[in-house]
Amino acid sequence: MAVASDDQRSPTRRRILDAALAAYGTDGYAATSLDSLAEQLGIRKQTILYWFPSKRALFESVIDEAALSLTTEFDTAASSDLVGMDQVEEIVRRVFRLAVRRPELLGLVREVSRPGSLSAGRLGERVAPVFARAAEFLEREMDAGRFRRSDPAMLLLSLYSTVVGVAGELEVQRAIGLEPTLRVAVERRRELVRFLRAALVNPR
Amino acid sequence: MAVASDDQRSPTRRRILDAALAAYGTDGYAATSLDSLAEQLGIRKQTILYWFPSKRALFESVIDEAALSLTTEFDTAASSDLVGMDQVEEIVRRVFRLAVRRPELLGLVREVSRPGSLSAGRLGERVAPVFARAAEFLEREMDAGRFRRSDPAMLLLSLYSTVVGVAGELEVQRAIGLEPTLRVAVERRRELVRFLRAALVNPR
DNA sequence: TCGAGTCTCTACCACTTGGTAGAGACACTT
DNA sequence: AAGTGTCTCTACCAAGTGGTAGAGACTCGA
Repeated sequence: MAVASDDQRSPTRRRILDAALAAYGTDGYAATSLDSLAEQLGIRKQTILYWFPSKRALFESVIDEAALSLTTEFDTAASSDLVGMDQVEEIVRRVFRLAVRRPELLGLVREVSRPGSLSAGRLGERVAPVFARAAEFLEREMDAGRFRRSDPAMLLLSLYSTVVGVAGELEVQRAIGLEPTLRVAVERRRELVRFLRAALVNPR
Repeated sequence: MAVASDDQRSPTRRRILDAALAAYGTDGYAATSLDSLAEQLGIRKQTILYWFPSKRALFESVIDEAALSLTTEFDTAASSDLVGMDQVEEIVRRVFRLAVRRPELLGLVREVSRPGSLSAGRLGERVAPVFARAAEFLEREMDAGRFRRSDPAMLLLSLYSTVVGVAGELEVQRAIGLEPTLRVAVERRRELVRFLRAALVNPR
């Protein structure tokens, strides 16, 4: 078996992972050098290479870490007994909270889900079960007559794109003329939920 | 005055711009070196630096070029006299065509609209007028009672995210379990339009 | 034929990159 | 006191980075 709790292996290791997640999530993998990472942490690059055999290996560890964060975040949301738009709202709330509190995490998702990315698919593989459960949820809601019937996978893709985009596309928001203030963010979330309700809910 | 038609300055210059757009759009700015770009074109790096004073300047020229492509693409779509969902469908069709025929272009948009990107905002500034006209369109439709009333800017953000995401998020599609075939792409577009209709159109 | 641009080349540079080799410091057992 | 891992360090390297200097080849009008 592997190491029981990855976290407790070393505080230095943890700090490296956190800093790398932040850097890869905001500047991207290629633009982040091991030297800059080390300097920012007040350690030597060779210390990083002691804990991770290569830059690439560090990247993959970061991805695995992020995948764990994301899956636990949304698994606990899904394990609540909410149904219909209440469940959707709960998810939206969590994505927005993530966008505010851990923007690097959504940044990493963006970096990794770019076609042609190194380690493309690694995050996807790990997150796929969450998507599968989400699709099942949509299908259940359709069977119950609460949601309009359509292809669950494609509907999920639309929902994912809309929610993640509205939560995270800061530059686009600026180009459209929306200020990036907290107040506007709340408005944005409310508007988004209304949008989703119209798109999803079966008219009586 | 500046040069009348940028295109005709030199075939070499054009080739460099095209190759750079493709490379920056798929691999990203940082991951693309002038040397690799030159090798791929069968020329020397110094030839690139003759036409563009620096790598950064080349990037900005590429952005301006892309902005021109995008604005003309959507301005001609908007200048048609279509209204309501017909207009929306026309736009969706164009985005999907772009995703198939010039994926690097959407890739560049993605690269540039990432928070913390170099030259962040440059593309945004150039595309902002298109967004403004789109928001006006939405407002007109609301006034005419065809579209559900809501904040046009926020609605536009939702629409942008949904359309661009569904058209371009290949890795996410894979994680969800959608094959990236042409047939499925057509299905995806049809499903997307249904989704948007439900979200937008005012119930009678 | 003679410049004068235009265009691409060779040669080179200082700097940064990811990665290797190996020593020293430290805690903990024996 | 001696050894044994664990952890971080200094020193170094080959390859690649963006960029400069300047020469040579080409076309074209005078």
